[in-house]
Amino acid sequence: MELKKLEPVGTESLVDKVESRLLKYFKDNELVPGDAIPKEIDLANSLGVSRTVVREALLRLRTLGLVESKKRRGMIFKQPDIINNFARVLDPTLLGEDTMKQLFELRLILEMGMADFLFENRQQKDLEELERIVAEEEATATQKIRFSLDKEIAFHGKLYQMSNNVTLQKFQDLLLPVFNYVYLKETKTNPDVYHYSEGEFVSHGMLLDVLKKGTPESFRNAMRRHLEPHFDHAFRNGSR
Amino acid sequence: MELKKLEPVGTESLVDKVESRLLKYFKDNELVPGDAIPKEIDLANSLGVSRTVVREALLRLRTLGLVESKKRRGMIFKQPDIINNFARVLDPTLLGEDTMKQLFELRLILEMGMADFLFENRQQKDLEELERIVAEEEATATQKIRFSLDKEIAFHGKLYQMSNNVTLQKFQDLLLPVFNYVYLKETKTNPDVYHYSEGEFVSHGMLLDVLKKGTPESFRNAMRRHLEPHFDHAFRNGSR
DNA sequence: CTTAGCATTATGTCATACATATAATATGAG
DNA sequence: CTCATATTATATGTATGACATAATGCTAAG
Repeated sequence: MELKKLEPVGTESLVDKVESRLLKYFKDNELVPGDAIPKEIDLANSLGVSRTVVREALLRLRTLGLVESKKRRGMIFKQPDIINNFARVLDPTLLGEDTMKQLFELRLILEMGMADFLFENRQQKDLEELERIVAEEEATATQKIRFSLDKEIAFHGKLYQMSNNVTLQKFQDLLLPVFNYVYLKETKTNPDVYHYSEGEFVSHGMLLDVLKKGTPESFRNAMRRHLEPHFDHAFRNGSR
Repeated sequence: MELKKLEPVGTESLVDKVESRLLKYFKDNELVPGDAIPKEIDLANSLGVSRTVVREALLRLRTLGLVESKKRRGMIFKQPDIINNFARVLDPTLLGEDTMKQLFELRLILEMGMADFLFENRQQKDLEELERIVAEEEATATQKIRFSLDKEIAFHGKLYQMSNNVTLQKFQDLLLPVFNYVYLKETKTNPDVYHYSEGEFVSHGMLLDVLKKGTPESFRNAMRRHLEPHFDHAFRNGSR
């Protein structure tokens, strides 16, 4: 006799099931942001579980940013804000060293890769703002050898903004603490000023110049040199 | 008489507060993955709230991947898996068009930006595997003008893998559905074969060749041409 | 020493009651 | 009649207590 294959026993909890059902409900009904969701009691009744379970499932979805709850008004469907989920866990004191390192590498990748979008979207006022940032930086640069971290952030942050990609931009905002952390660690373990290969140093001012008059290709090359110390650091510590 | 500034009323819910307290607890005690967390009842007692509230707070942290719960064993601290949080919400049917578009742009940025890491980490066996993928692709390419989607995924996926950045790699895995979705939409709204500028078409085989013998710089240029249709599409539809 | 069974325990689920905030409606002043 | 204010209804937020369930560790039988 033919035995049926033993189906894996459903090990998922009630809350798990309810969560999937809710997600399916959202998709099937093609909810748009702002649409109301049945109230907890009704859901509990139709699903045949306690309100507790429904609540926990909804709470998960809320944590993921898929629903929003207001007293008396009930719950409404929301477009999940991908990025927001990271915010709470993206804490250098919570993340492992390796994850931090990889996120830092990700930043290098992003800045190298966004050249084309910068050239596509650059506006006169953006370039002017970069100009201001560079000017301020150079005015205060005499006392310190290493550029100050906040000017560094201002310049690169502006670049992300110019990419015109809100998701990317939020992502970068979120990653800032990681950068700071790795950056500080980097300067601490390696306190001596980095020595660029002769004649290869690229400042923010020079980057801006390329952004004005150059091409995506030349900008990438300039950016690569600008980021050289960080790349070297990433490579030196081995890529796992 | 000097009036004290009106302190902003704490609008956060009990669960919010408990969540922050727990996070603070984790950081202060420098928990490492695997460390046990006090049980719900104890937490409820020490914090002076009901078990319900503690549970909801813990549930949020669990949703974020910061803690894991096992029956009888209690809760343990976990290294948050950044990426995993995305998985549930990163569904083309749930995300808005604009977010999708931005994620697709993000892919272009990533592939343009990771050249240096590819050259730093490339291994003979990786190159051989790429070789195999390209060979298979060319063997089946005669019947179709457009390359098949799965070979496309295989090749580019392998590149991500070669970056040796697990976070990046998981990220790409997660974004795959988005790519598929946008890709299909792209070919549907614009069914005619894309016309590369004369003599500029770069195939996977050519990319591989550059990866073997070229430099990060030349690879970026080759990749830029390879991705040209996608870039054009991104630019054509305006960057918001 | 191994194994089967049992007791223990922390999370998972349920039921119920009450608190709280707010949308909707009713009320009153002008 | 219009606008501001008070009332009420309602859905979420919190509390409490009970029981279910599964995994752990102990115990006793083999």
